[in-house]
Amino acid sequence: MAGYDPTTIEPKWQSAWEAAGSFRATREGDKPKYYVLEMFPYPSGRIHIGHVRNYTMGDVIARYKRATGHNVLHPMGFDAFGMPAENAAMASGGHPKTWTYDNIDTMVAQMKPLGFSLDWSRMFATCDPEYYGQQQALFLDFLEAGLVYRRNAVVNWDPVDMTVLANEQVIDGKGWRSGAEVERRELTQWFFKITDFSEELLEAIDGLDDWPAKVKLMQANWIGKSRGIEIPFERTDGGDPIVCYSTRPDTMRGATFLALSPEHPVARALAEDNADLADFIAETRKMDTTEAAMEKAEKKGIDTGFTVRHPVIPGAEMPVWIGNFVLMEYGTGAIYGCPAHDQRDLDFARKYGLEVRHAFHMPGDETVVTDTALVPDKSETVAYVDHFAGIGEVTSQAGIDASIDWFEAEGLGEGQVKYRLRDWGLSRQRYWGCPIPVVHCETCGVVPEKKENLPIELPEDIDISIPGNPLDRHPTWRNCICPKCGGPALRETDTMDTFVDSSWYFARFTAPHAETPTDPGEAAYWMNVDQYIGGIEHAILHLLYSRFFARAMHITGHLPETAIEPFDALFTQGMVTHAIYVTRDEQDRPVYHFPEDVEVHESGARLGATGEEVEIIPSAKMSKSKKNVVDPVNIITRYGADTARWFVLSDSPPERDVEWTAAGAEAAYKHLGRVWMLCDRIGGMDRAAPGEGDDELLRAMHKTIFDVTGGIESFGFNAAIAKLYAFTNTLSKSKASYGAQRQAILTLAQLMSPMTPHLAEDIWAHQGSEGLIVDAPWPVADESLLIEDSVTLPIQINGKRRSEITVARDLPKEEVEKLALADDSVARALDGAAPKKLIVVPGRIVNVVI
RNA sequence: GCGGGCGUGGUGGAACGGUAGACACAAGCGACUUAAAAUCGCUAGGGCAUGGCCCGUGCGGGUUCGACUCCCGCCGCCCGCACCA
Repeated sequence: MAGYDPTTIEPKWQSAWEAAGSFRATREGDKPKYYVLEMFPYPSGRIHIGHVRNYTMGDVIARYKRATGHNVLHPMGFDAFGMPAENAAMASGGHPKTWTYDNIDTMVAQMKPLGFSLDWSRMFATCDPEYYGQQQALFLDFLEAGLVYRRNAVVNWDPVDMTVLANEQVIDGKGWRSGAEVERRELTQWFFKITDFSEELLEAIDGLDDWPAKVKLMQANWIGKSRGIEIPFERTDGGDPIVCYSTRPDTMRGATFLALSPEHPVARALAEDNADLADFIAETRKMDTTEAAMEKAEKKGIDTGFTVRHPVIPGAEMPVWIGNFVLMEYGTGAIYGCPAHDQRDLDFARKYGLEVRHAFHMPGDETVVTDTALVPDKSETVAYVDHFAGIGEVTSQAGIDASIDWFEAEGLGEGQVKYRLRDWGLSRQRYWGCPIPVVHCETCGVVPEKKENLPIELPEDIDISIPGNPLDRHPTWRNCICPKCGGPALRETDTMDTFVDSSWYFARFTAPHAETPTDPGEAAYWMNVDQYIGGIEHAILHLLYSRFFARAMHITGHLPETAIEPFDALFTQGMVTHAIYVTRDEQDRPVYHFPEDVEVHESGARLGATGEEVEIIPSAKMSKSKKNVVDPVNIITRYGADTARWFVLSDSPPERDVEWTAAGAEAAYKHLGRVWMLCDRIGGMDRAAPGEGDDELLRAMHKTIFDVTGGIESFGFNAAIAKLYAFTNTLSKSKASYGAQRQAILTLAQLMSPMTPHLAEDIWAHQGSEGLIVDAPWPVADESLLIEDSVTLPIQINGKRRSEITVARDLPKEEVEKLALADDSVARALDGAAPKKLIVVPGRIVNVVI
């Protein structure tokens, strides 16, 4: 036989699985179900090595669960709407649809050789009318249930591309594509009422036991619950009071001014007959809203000229300003400034010469205030006096709560719980997205489309060569009949945020061709996703939106109540990284080189062509511009899918980044070749020859079954693989009989089969086993063989290992003590004296304290 | 600023509070070979007075018979959030 040849065996076994329909998800028998899902990819053009790692992890789980007697659902699809398709079409003159579907074809063709146990019959792309039509049906149900509404909202508007931009698409205040200065513009937009679920989404995080703590924390922070108080400030000119929200009413005595958001109704009203104010407000509209820019942005304000009364200091008046740093979206859009206890307020006060007054004083002496620096938020040793509750620890949560109670009791304000979470604006002025299924009728207003008219399909004859939304300027697409009055009407031309598409695809996979968004029976059977796997970058938005959608879909009857938390367990995997090779040009600018152009030696790295020395930046995120990318297709061509799968799971824990190295991939390939040769050697053994060490080999085998099973169950793939290496080494050195070695190699193949399924099948067949390895039940460790008859006990002297003794497992403690004290090292250390203490942990360790 | 995580050989990393460095990469030595590659075997945390002893998981303390692991305080790196009142 020739050596290990993945190019032959991999297609062979993939065909065998396909012919047998091995991975079709069925509801057969009374097997428990298991739904494993990896976050579906965006069809960018080619698969990435990160996809390989993500899907390999899911595949290990899926194959393992299948072997342990589960009906497994393991589907794949494409998150296929989005801007890149439009940009590619604009750049190349093609059509977004063509570009997207061509990419999907390419990526499917690249994924299939990896041998994932996917049920390809369930595949869909979110840009399929069959899918987005059902999404439109969902939208209409949400609308009817009051989960969607329309209102004016301020958005990032690119005046050149004539579209709304997401915050991430605004760079240094300019549109990422057009380079135009982004404006803040008010548009009528559709919103999901996710804020109705703020408390529920927050509270339910506690129940997500199999989610990473980090993700749960990020979600909790994103929802951002805070307890505070709304306090009305009375205007001295008799106008309506201005309500401010504060989480720190204990600092009220230090309040010296009010600041309104430029979008605050009072500010707007004033701007109508005050040109300076109007200019100021217009100016802030142009302001960049990205984090980085906000941080740098100067705090600016303008005095409105009117004042309010201080609620707790009789006779005191406070000027009212408009400040560019006050957000309309949070609280009431109005704050009181307390410069003595807030850095931002202090900056503002200093800039405009506003008063700085302390809120707290020392006990018994009202004239001595604390240091003029800010009162620290952490507990100071000084006991400040709280004017409202009279307690010492002003800055403690108890102090804040007490002050809220005090304000309420005095009738000066009302306690409020606020959330940072805002409603989810879903309108996008883009072509390549799911059309929002409503029409605008002159007589009836905004009218939902009839369900029987769904899907509202995107027109294909569009002009995408000029900026703006092609749906808006399409000659006929907008024209339609009002579903209510039958008169002429116009379609909504906004499409949905692509996050909507990915917020329910997991439910659709349970019945991808149902004529309603879900099939209740299928959804009830397959939901929830038992194991969800994806990148940490989706820790907040995608997962939060999906949690909201599952709740909304329950309200509208599309998911059972048991599925309102759609993902039972979540695993966030690390990236695949690669070293960057860089040299410098004459101007000291970096020049990047592809890994294949660099020769890496012990002493350093040099360019193969010129011998020029190359700097190595290790473990960097793969990026085309840095030329440190590895194309999985090349890897598979060179080494086969099993090697790629084995390598991405080896060495690094799955939640951590793994660095792709050519040497590592080569080593994985060699190892699989060794296993294959081992199988070949065992196949050629003399079946009648007596062996030695059968018992030892089988004990090691059962230990390995136990360890690998535990490793897979706990996402310890790297540790499981290490155990498989160790067992392979044991087996290759074993002199056991043919029968024992055959049993060992078959078990090894089974244990490797989730990671390297093709090689495993080949070994299975080579050893003449019945059927396919994918249909073989997972091996079970014989617990009686896990316990050794004799154990080697380390002997510590004062907690440091000094010696060891091998004793029968059940040797009485007293006997162990005797043997330990008789040990050379112990005797030498004791030098005739008696030990102070002797600790014997049976089967574990002996510690002699001197 | 707020919140969270991580620091172990040349490298990736392993280790229910119980033999620190499993497994692998890179390295060295040896076998095979005319030779090289491949393959196989062996060595390998550091130090020293080397059949033995000392030190060692970022630093300093603590709990414990025993600490990479638990607690407290530092230092460094990484991530998330943030004009959120």
